[in-house]
Amino acid sequence: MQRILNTETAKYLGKTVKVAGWVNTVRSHGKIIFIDLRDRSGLLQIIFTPDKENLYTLAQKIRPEWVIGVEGKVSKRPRGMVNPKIETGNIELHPENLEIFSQAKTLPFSIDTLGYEISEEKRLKYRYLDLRRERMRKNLKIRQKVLHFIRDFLTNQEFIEIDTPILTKSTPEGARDFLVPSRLQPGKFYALPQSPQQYKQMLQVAGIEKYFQIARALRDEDPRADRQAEHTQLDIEISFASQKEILDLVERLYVNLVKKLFPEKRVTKIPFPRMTYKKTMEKYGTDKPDLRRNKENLNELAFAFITDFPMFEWKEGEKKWGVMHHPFTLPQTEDIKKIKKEPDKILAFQYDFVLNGYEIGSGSLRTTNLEVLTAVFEVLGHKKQDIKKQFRHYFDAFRYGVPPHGGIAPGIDRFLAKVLNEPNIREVIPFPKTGDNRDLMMDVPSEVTEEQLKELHIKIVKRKNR
RNA sequence: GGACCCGUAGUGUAGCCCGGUUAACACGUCUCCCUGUCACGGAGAAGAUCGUGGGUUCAAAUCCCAUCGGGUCCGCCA
Repeated sequence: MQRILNTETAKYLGKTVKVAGWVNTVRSHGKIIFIDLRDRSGLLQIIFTPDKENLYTLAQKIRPEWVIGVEGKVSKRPRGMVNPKIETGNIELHPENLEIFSQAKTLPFSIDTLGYEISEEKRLKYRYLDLRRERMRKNLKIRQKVLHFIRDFLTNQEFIEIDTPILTKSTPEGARDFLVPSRLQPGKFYALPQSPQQYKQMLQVAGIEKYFQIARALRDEDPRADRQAEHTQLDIEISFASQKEILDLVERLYVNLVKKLFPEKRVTKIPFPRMTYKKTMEKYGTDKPDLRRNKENLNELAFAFITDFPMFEWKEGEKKWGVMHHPFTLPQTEDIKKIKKEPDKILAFQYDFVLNGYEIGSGSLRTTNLEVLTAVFEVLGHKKQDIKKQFRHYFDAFRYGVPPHGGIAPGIDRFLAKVLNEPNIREVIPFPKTGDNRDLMMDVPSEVTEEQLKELHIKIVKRKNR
């Protein structure tokens, strides 16, 4: 007999069906045992009575979280015994056959609560149990719905989803790279992508015109409540698009997304406010203002776009110029002398996407003029010949006909955390890492064997006098 | 790299300031009773060298130092 879901049993009243799942609770009254069976659809009450002696004896052994399968007859509950709290509350299953697939040790923590009270160390170590709790299952479901909506929305507008490499090139500027040693090329390294930025620009040269990807971005920096070593972003790049077209697209996407998947939410202002960086800083003292009218209201979403960021910022610690966004951002001037002489005065076609006081994405139009790109890198302190070597693909590709283009990359995890009112992004990521980038469940990072190191031409040198 | 907060039965907390009986409570677990519960109920039991190491003291969960683990923030995050 084919197994059906708990919530489907209502359709089989009076018939014999087979269900399976985890034991949510056992309520034994001596001569009558109630078991709530949990599967991905919900709960179903199963009743064991002594008139079926073998089944009853077996059922007495059952404990919470055991995995069982039950064949039995679906019947209406007696009058007054209906439980309105569960979907299958007016029916119950009278078993004819019971199969125990596996027993379960007592769980290290309760899973019938929201889970915030359990230490995260425990939750992350036993993430596969933590994910059994209803809140986490709901978060994972909604995450998938959001991703599905985005894919649907963009595909319908002729965007092409393209998966770019995970093994790629280390680049200067920006965050620390995760490096992967090459076995076949001794002494050389791959880097995990901080974003698909360079590939998606190559795709513009390739004539894809409308690209997107639900991409993982990896950065070897210290995590925060809203930052992980790896996070998921909606990476978008469009040819021939103006800044306005890109922001309009993102606005349409999020307005529709919220309407469809979060109907209880109210967006403070549509169209989303668009303000320059300068004005925003003057008015709010931050580049990610919280524009909610009532900050107590958990259902208010205040989106905004902040535009016209400065191209460069002076890094006092390193005594050099850095870029606010990334070096491929288009400056608002093509005057190369000015870029080099007065970098502090140059604005960029760069924009941030802000929600309730959090940056949930940023993007820019990109430089296609190679002289401008070279000048930007020179301001950042790179030598001309190094630039051409490091970014040869840009200098090669852009000579074969490059369209003007730009894009944006809204963060999926931050958006979900905000819209689900979660205190940190780990609550919406299936398998997040700790504050020092470890995975407690898998025990990652971990040591590798001498053989592996040898094959990779790597030698571990112990640091002295720490 | 820096600052701050936390660490006590399986889980969550109290006790810590102001050192002194058998380290308390809730949930969970186990045993027994219970045929309509659904957070079932009732009776009972087991379970903690108070993160670890050292110090002060007649005496340390409690005070001091170090260390380990978790979190938040600053730096960092093109």
